[in-house]
Amino acid sequence: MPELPEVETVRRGLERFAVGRRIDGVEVGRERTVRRTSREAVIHGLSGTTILAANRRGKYLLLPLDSGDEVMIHLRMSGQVLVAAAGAERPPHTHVVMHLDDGNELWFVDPRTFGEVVVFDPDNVGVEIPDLARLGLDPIADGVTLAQLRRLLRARHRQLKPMLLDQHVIAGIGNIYADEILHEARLRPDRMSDELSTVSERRLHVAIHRILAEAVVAGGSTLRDAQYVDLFGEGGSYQNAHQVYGRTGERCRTCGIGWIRRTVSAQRSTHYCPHCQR
DNA sequence: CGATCTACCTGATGGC
DNA sequence: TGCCATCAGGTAGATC
Repeated sequence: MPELPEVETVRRGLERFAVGRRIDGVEVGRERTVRRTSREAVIHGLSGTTILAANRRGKYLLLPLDSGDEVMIHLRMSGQVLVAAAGAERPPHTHVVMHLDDGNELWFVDPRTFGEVVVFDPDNVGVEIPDLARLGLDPIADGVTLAQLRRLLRARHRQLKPMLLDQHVIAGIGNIYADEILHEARLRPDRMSDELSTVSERRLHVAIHRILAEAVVAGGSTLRDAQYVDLFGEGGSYQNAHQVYGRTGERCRTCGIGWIRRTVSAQRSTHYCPHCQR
């Protein structure tokens, strides 16, 4: 579920409510959540440490600790990070609990258990979390210049939609924002990356930054199932600004002429307006 | 190299 | 109401 804007919203919450806090105790319920290492490694790696910062690269949350290690949290499809007073009733599927020194708890909740929590040595990231080491540029955290985007587009012969979803090219874009970005850029999802005009390349560049920035301001997108919420259980509002995602069969809000079509690309539902996206 | 398919899980939703 | 099939924001790995 969560893509760059949602993870960024969680990051900002952690910056306010977790940075500077010492972790006095840790509980790990379901072992699958810590499968990259082990229950013991996560408990031992976190206990007694202080959280120094809250960073994000793509969809990865990265919390440096005063031990020199970092915590990596990936929400995947259904993960949530919540803050609550110690002793508050925990929702089902609360797999990791960190007891903070201010009387609050951080919960990692994840019904589908695709998400994960791991403590790792950042000097050894290439071995411990290879995908993180190979991540592409993050449009918000790193910035992506037009020249960089051009190089990425022209270096391969690939449909735009799967390319935007590829975290090794650009990090943080998922299925919702890929569709919204391509709509904003007025480009069909199946256009080839190395066959765009310079004007189209520029439109895509502007769209990537504009859509992600606006979604961050809105606190991300919370769909009907309310699976994405911030640290306090509050949803975002960017779903109200969606132009194509989830609007199959509706009249295009941009051109007022086309009808939003749904296709499948890279096994993911893809929404676009055949009239204004070319 | 790139596209496609499968798998990992649980819960919500819609059809009958 | 109940049951079953289908679908979901992510990603890795196998296969063609």
